[in-house]
Amino acid sequence: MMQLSGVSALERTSFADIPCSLARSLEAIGDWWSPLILRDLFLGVRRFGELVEDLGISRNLLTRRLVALEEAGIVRREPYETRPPRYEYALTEAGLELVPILVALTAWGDRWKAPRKGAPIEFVHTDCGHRLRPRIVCADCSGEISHDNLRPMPGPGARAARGTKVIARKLAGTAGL
Amino acid sequence: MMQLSGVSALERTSFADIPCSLARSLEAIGDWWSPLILRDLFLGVRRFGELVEDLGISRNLLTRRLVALEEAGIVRREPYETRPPRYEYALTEAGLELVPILVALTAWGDRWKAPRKGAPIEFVHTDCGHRLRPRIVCADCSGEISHDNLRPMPGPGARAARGTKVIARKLAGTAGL
DNA sequence: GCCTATGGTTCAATGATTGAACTTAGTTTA
DNA sequence: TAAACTAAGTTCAATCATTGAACCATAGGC
Repeated sequence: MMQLSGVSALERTSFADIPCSLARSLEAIGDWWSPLILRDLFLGVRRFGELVEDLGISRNLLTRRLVALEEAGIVRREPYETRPPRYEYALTEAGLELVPILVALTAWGDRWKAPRKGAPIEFVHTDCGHRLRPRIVCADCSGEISHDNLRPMPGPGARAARGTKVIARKLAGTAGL
Repeated sequence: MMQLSGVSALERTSFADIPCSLARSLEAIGDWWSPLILRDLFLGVRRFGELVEDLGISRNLLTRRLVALEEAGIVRREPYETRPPRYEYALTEAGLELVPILVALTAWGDRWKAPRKGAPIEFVHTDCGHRLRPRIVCADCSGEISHDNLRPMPGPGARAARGTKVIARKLAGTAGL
């Protein structure tokens, strides 16, 4: 049985020590290829060779990304055939919860980076049958969220470290707004 | 007056030729640092030196990212002082529309990559006063969007190219679902 | 004149990405 | 039973990007 070698998925500067959940999310999927890999897994492209063919990603890099995504709990490796032992990749629950975010980013691209010919892929919301136009709203009041109805505040885990040093100062100044 | 040099913000493999709006979004902000730069700009960290201090990013790399983000129409460079000519950076409308998406990604990190101590930064939805829990919903029916009520379909710009070669085949097979 | 502040640029060293060739294991075809 | 085929990786050299430190330029204050 073939084993993934112990490549340690080294990244450039790590964001792991930045006390910010965005930094931690990016630590997991913030690299150049991971979001497209997740898109493909969601769209049904699940085998190593299919991912290489679809994305044109280098095989060794795909191996490293898949290992990293698996270690991050976003992707699961499962056998689809035992006699010639073969594996394919699937999204875990954490990975599936990234799908709406990727879809929202796709909609942003439709709006601001659209090609002349129109969107290449569209989504239908099967609950209502409409072509999907995602909105990001508040779970409490259902109002749309935008840059100007959002106030950042230091949370329980706040501290002044790399990635929040200057922010901590700024938030301290506006916390009582 | 000091000018930004014409660095051409070369990236690794470009996603520009992939017919997918997600790929085009990632072409603009899919690198390692851009999302954190956008977060800082949103949170009020707007000067070159502040960004360097807050993020610990290399100065030359920050220059390149800011140039690329400006060229992508996500960031605007504006003078805040003329006599010693000094500039700061602000989000454009396109950049501001990324904020809810970054917030959603932050919430994902809170849920799946939370530190022991709790979230370092929280957001309050000022329209209702609650601590923000973002939801991604359908604009038509207001129902929540998830991986299992979404059906991908070939759009008007669909074609089989790098990044959609295999997907195009798969979608052709399920288009009539 | 010299020091400081701010916003960059330059450059050498290091680390990541690319692309092609190779390996492994089992299965089918001749 | 050997040769060819398939799928999933591994290995490696060349290239490209990132890092970190030192430098430069402009202007103001002392």
